Amino acid sequence: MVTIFVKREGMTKKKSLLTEGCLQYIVGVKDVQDVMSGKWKYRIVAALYYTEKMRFMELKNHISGIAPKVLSSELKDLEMNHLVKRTVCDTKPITVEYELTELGKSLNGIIEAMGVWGIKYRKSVLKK
Amino acid sequence: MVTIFVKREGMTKKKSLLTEGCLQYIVGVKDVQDVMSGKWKYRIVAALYYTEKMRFMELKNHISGIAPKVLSSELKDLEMNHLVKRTVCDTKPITVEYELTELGKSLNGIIEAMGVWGIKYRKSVLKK
DNA sequence: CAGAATCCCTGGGGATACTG
DNA sequence: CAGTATCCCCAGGGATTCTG
Repeated sequence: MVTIFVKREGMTKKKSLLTEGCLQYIVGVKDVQDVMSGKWKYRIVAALYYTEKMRFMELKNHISGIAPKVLSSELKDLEMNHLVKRTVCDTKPITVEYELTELGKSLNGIIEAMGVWGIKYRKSVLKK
Repeated sequence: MVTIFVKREGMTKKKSLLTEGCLQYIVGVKDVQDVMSGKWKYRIVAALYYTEKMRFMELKNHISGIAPKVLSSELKDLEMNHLVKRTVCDTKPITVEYELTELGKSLNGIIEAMGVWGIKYRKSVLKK
């Protein structure tokens, strides 16, 4: 933890700061929170991670409870941030496939960390 | 069967936890999302992780932008789920110290994973 | 099938002021 | 200092219907 001085409202004040490393992490964490915002994105990414590739309806059926509007919107976000790739197949009635990009797949580390912690958390809370 | 506390539908509810077979992992992710819900909890936990112990105002000044009401509420959630320990010190004007429990500290793995990914993500997106 | 269009609603937060 | 108490607002989602 460090202290720096900031000028604000005409006077110089002390301000404590967390260390560089910590700050970087916090920015990174914030990015993840932004990119994975909302209620469904982790489940979408996890579903795609385990199935490689899915169509809109498959995805919708896989993620119980999600409304089409919401799924569509979440997928757009993910696509916009290069985590998901969308492919339109030129079939009779059109078909669209969604899959993770390499970047999207790399989220696995986070998801795994969360999964592992969650399991330990349950056990820990169980003891009380 | 255990219970944790989740904010959902506007009120804090008990949530039952059951041990399951293979989807534990996804369930774990959901638990983390529940327990770390909202806009500020990761930053609070990160701040406490790097400073060991802080008083309410210190914490508030460290986390720029957070309103006291919100900080208070977030801390209550964290305390309720055994991630943060609150200690009232019997000083002249009372003083309260917040620190992570062992369980809270164990979140470090997740935070680090997110931090690392976030940093890589920036670099990756920057190239495009 | 893959979404877009609508309508609606609530609850998470922000800002500010107050209290023991 | 360490929080409550109020008031307010809007964007994230839900449910449903429509379209190319």
